[in-house]
Parts: sequence; C-alpha cells; structure tokens
Amino acid sequence: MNVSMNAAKRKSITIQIAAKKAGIGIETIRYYQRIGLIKKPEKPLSGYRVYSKETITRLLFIQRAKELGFSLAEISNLLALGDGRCSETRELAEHKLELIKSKLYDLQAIAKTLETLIQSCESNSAHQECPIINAILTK
Amino acid sequence: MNVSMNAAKRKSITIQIAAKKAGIGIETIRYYQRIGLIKKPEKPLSGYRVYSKETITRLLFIQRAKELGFSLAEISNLLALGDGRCSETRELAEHKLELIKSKLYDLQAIAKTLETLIQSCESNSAHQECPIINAILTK
DNA sequence: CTTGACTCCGTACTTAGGTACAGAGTTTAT
DNA sequence: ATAAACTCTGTACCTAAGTACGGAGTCAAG
Repeated sequence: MNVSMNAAKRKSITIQIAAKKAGIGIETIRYYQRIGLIKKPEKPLSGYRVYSKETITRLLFIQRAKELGFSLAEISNLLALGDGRCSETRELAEHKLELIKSKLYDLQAIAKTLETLIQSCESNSAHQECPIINAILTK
Repeated sequence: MNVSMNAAKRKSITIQIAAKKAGIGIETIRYYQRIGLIKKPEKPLSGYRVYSKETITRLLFIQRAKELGFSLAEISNLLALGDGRCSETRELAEHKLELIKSKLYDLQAIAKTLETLIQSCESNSAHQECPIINAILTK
C-alpha cells in the first residue's frame, strides 16, 4: 500500500459511480460494453475496473444522441466518425431528420383521425353503435 | 363426396386466401391466433380450417387500428368492448390521442434541434471540429 | 397414383435495448 | 477479522410483433 494507491482510493470511479454520473444503470454500461459501444477499462490484476472521464463523456454523448432519436447502432457510427469527417456526420444527421419528419407527418395524420373519431363519439348522445368502432371497421 | 362438399370446394377460404384478403402474412394470422386476438375456425375432422368473412373483417379492423397507433393489446381491448360501451372505447381513444400528441411534441423538438445542428454544420466551411459532434457533447 | 402445393402444429429464432441473477472475488467499515 | 457492500463474468430472461422451420397430414391436377 503506497501513496499513489491512497490517492486512487479516495476517488477512483467505479462502475456504480460512472453509472450515476452518466444517469444510467450499471447493467446498461455492461450492455454497452458487450455490444462494443464503449470499451472496458483495463482491469488491474486484482481489483475493480476504473472508469475515465472520457468514458463518462462518451456515455453522456450516447444519452444525448438517444434523445435525438438515434439508435445505438447509429450512435456507434457517429462515434466512429469523430472529428475531421464532418460531412459524413452531417449526412447521418440529415438522413435521420428526414425519417423524423416523415414520422411526424404520419403521427399528425393519426392524431387528426383520432380527434375526428372522438368528436363523432361525443356527439353520439343516442348511444347507438359506437362510431369509433364503426369508423375503424369501414375505413 | 356430395353436393354440399362441391359447393364448399369452390370457394372456401383457406388461411392463405384469408391472409391475402387481409393483406397480411399467414404466419401473422397464426400468431394472432396464438395470442388470442382472433380465434381459430373449427377444424373439420380431416382437412383445412375455413375462415369466415367475420374473421376477415376482424383482421382488417386490426390492420386499421394498428395504423392508428394502437398496440395489439389495445386492439384486443377495443375488440372486447364491441358495441354498447361507446364511452369506454372513447376513453381508450382519448388516452391514445394524448400519448400521440406527446410523442408529436417530442419529435418536433428533436427535429428542430437536428435542423439547427445541420445548419451550423453547413456554415462550418472551415471544416474544423464537427459542430454536430460538439453540440451533442456539450448539451 | 404420384407429385407439388398447401395446411397444421409446435417450437425456436429474430431485433433492440436492456434487466436479472448466480457465484466468485474484492474492498470497506466496524 | 469478519460482515456488508460492491464488482466481475457469463448467461438467461424480458417485451412486441412477428418470422422461420421441420415433419406430418391433406388436397388438387395430370
């Protein structure tokens, strides 16, 4: 037991701390390691793996990109691109934006249809055949 | 071999024909049977199951409701409600509409962010650090 | 009457993104 | 020095909505 070990003891980032900092679960980190999205820190001959700030940053990047609708596979691509291939990154983003816009369009149509159905249901005070069921049946 | 068998022979609806009419795959029909979403037609002691028009209607209903964003579990509920419980049907539809609206809202925010990122990337003619990567990193 | 197409049934596999757990080792606190 | 808490590893399990497959039976045409 020497001085450097004492220093390490005080603040080395274990997987639990890394998970907390990144706002995800431990098992999720292990899962990301399994699929190669992040790499495992080297394991000291005996003891626990220690996580670096870079790994935390990477985990936060992954969270953020997920919020933007990227899949883990796409995030993997983004991370592989890194700096210097800005145009490829942009292409990925543009493609994803197209998909999102198309999804938006579909969802808007669906919402509109549902709203119409609900309205017709509300004005169905006679409580006859349910207009929603009927409308779905007779597209 | 009698007269009624001849009549049946000419146009009985086998699973393949049912699938075609409903615009889905055979295996999907079997899957719906497995999860109890539709029931199997009675099987003649020897021979193939014959599908009724009602089943086709039900399959079409399922397709249509799926397009409206209902899950198979929800569709199962819708079908169980049937007629006479219009208000329950309306509640299901209203709940689903809320979910869809919230999804819409999220997607709009995502699209806006992505658009901004792509624009900043386009004006990055100096080809320095990729603004998209940076922006995701420094949320 | 045989061949090819179709059906039935049960089971296993798929994708995406995790989540859970058992058993062994390690570290920390008392 | 020992118990509690944590980690590591591998493997199994989960949801949703199918898809695939193997083997046996059935049906229709030539």
